[in-house]
Amino acid sequence: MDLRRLRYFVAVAEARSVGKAAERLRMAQPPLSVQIRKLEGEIGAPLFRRGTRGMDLTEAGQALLARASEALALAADGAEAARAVASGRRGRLSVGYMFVLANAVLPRLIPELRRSIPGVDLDFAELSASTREGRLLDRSVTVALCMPAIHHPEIQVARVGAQAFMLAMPIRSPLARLGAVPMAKLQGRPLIALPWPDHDPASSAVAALLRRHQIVMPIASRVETVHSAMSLVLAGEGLAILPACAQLGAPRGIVFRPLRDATDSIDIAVCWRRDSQSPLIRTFLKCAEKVVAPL
Amino acid sequence: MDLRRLRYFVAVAEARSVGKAAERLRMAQPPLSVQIRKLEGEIGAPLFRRGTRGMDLTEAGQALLARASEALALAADGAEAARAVASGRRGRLSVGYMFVLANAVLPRLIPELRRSIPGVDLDFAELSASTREGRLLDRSVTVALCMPAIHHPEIQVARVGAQAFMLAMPIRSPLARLGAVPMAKLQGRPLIALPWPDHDPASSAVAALLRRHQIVMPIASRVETVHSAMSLVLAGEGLAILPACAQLGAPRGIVFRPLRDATDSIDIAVCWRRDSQSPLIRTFLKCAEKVVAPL
DNA sequence: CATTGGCATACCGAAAACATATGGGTTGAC
DNA sequence: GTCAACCCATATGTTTTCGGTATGCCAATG
Repeated sequence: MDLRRLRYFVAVAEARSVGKAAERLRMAQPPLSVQIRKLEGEIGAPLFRRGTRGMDLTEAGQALLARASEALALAADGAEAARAVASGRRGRLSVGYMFVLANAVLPRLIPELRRSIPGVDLDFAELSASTREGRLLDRSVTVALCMPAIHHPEIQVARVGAQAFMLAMPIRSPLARLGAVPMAKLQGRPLIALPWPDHDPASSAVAALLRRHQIVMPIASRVETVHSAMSLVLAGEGLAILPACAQLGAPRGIVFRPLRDATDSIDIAVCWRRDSQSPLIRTFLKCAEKVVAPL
Repeated sequence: MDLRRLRYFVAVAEARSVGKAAERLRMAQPPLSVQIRKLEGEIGAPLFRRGTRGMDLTEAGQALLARASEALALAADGAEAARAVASGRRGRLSVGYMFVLANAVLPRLIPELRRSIPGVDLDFAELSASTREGRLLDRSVTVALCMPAIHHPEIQVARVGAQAFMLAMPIRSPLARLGAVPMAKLQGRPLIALPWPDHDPASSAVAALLRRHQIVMPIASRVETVHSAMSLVLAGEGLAILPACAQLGAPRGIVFRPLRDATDSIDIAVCWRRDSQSPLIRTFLKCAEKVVAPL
């Protein structure tokens, strides 16, 4: 059962004539006649009544015609759908994001994405520091909006922006009265640290920042997320040095202050599998750059 | 876009491996690999990710897979449907019938047909003496249940039964008191004749019957249908010689009596286009024979 | 470093399809 | 009634495509 035969069959059925159909198919009449007879042989029954004025579908032919044209349309549609997905006009894009960025980025990123790739279904998944690599590698997310960037040989990274470090403290803290906190004021105060491993730029950036100013802050706790850090800060366990965007998700009672003399920042990055050839990644990257730049 | 390629594609997608799929398709691995690449060339995008452990669908491939398997199923279903129609397991049968036979035959014929060919849609159309040939020739009915049979070179006829002629008269007629009416009693009485042409066996049968008994009945009226004949008989315009089955549709006030010494009858026939190759005709004929025989 | 497993490529023989030429049957015109 | 026109079917040669065998390439594995 060949699709070409079905195409020929439909053409002959519509033209009600082998000759006319052959003309429309840009081929000679005899081979078309042969193909029709082969199809009839395959089916095991005549599909046309041959008259002196052309061909006319039998009942069996009518039964076949309906499904044959549907099958043709489906095949064409399948090819078109595959092309559309390959070109990025349609498809699905799984976006992973770290929760620190959710409040600052998603409200502007999502409308931008919907405008850029209206035919694409989007779905979003929150990533944690410990799962984000795995989710990219097993392709359960296609792109990840990360802070800080992922370092992995299989994963490609594009920096789309950065956030300055700020000091998070309880509103009742004496430091909160200052417009900007001098680094020297941090000396000896307990620090709520994030669990990012030492080779990771975020943790090393905070560590380097302190080291550069010759500040020592004892680590009061190590927590999993920026939100936990803020909870402990609110509880008076210590201070935290966090990216500025964390302010947007901060609970009441926490205030952020810039660190005077500290221009250090942490990158916002888009990450994806190096071997992923989805054209949506480039579009996503453009959107992310556009949306993150003003921050 | 060839259906074979789609079949191969689906096989590879399901087996997630060219080698396994080739085995299942009873062919060698290299040509299958070539076909897949040709399909990818046709689509213009890779459909599989080639890993060291086999093949894995890309998004584009997934988009194609859904429609490709549907298209395959539709094509197979189309072929099957055509075969089913050709073999008479499914399809449509348009049955024409003349109204004289409706009361006597249809109530038993229709259930019999539905039992014999449950997958076939039936539709029924009443035929008149003047349209029945045309309806068969233009295929708007496939078979016709006729009385009398049709004579036409393109139309094939199978006799399935016969009905004796009876005399139809008003219940108040003096003849109605007889159990059977001797032919001699008809001499000179007015006859309500049907318009069947002279070469037609029905009319000629009545004419021959009268001629054989040397009876002359002046023609009071010529009417189109058996029912009209009975109306005129009821109105006292004359007598009618009608097939026995017409009794079932006779209005109150009409009685039928057998004609003594007259064994003449008129055929009940199934008629169809000689070139119609529908297998349903044979089944229909069997049903009609079975149902008409006891009459 | 060799071996294994899996896909891709090269080449050849076989099968299928297409084009040209032609036959046969029916319709319609003169 | 004959002839021309029309349309589908058949026959034959050429070209395209497909499938099989042999082999190469690459990565993972031990």
